[in-house]
Amino acid sequence: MIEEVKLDEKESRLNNRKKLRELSINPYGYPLPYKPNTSVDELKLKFQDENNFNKEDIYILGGRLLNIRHHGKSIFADLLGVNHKLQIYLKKDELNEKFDIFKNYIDSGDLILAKGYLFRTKTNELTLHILDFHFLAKCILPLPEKWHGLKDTEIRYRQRYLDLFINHEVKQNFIIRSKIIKFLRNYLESKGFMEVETPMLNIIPTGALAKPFKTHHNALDIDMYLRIAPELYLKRLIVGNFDKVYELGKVFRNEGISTKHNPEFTILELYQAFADLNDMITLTEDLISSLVYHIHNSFAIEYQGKTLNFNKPFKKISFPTELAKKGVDIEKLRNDRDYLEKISNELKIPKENRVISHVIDKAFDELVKVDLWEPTFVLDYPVEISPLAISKNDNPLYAERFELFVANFEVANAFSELNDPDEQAKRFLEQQKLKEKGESEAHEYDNDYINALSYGLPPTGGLGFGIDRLVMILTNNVSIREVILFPALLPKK
RNA sequence: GGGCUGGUAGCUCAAUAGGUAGAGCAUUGGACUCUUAAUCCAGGGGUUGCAGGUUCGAGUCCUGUCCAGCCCA
Repeated sequence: MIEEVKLDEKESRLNNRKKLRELSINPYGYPLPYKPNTSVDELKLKFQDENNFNKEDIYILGGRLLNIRHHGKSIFADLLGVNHKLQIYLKKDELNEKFDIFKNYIDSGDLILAKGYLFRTKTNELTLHILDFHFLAKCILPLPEKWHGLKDTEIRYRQRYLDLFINHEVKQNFIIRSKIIKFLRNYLESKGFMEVETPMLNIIPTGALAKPFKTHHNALDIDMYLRIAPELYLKRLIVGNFDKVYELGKVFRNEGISTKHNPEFTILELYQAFADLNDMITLTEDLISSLVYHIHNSFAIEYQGKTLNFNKPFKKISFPTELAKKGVDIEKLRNDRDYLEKISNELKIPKENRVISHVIDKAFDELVKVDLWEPTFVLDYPVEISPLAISKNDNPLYAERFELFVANFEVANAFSELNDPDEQAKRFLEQQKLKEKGESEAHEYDNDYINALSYGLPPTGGLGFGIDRLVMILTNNVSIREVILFPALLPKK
């Protein structure tokens, strides 16, 4: 009497792989007996309304098998493409031994090359009638549940590859992300901007108010920093006589991880010589609204159950005016220490952070930002938090700067770039003073940048976008982790 | 950094008041040549995140710890 061997799922899959090898079939594909001449998605699109098929038209396509349905002497299964799946159909009386190989040794998740002709089943499902197939790769690990999918967020992020092919809708976020990035590049190229790459490894981290990641160059034996922004390098290029440049890439900020912050994220920065803040407003409105239309075929979209309208022009408000409406007087914060303490108490700002720049920033976030739903330009930023922007002609305490807010997110930041080297040097020194007073996110002094400005930077408009947040808004996601393929997580022990 | 919630079979989830840890899907064996969450029959599968503690007895209570999610700083 033969004792029945009970195999668990992984053992069974490994056993099937072993059996294939015993039959001299390579479970991993090489060499390919024939190449694909189409794809699941191509066939699905091409034949979505077609009902007449020619058996002479032979299609060869690769894909992952899911949901295999055995019916004795016939088998149905789904072949997974990028956006679609295609049903395949096998009959024993046509495939003979190959049918048995499929029946006995194929597991869900396996990758195969399928060859056959198209027909429609009586339930009208477009189906590939299989004449031959070839193994491409064996899936030796069990798959998540076919109906409920993979819900565990930890596994979804750590093993994104599983998330992508099990939870079909997840892929859409990343397809849209790619479309957005492609659109931005096309848009800027069409306006005469040139894409450049500047260093990610910096001697001094500059261009933003943020904490950097520190690293070390061994051969030079110096500390270096991952960039927190490409800004100062891009403006050096304008000094170098380029007139329209942009960079699209990662920046790194050593801050908390949350649904809205990933330590590395994607930024778009552009600089246009002989332009100013108003040109950046016009560009931003046009760029964002055409992007929204490109993705959604409408200027109005839904985000978290509420409407966002991207019709030009966007709403414009003034930073000090809005804060004044909420009872915070920036002038008084600058000149009256008791008042600053009072506001700090109201905002629960810790003692060590009670610096003018921090209090202004915090007050805006707490009191104004929370109400900014529709696309809104906030103008007239205080100089204390705008060390790289030119001052307004009529009031040097405020900068020619805007931030664009959408759905309570800051999505863009722009200024008329400060191009007076003496004034820039003074601003850097003021930032050092703030740092001494306890502002941990003050701008570093960059001597070489002052040197560059000393050769003459023409009046320049600069603009930066947070790409991840833009993608979140356009894909209706509240967590940045849903739009970053491999978000930062702590290592699993 | 703080608070709250969670972690149980490959996956999705149960488990009354502290009393033998269950189901569906997946998987294994069998039947089935138009199914699509296929169906029908029969099985196997667990160190309940980890380390301690209380108890005759812990998935459940306590302490610590790790990871995740949400909120706050």
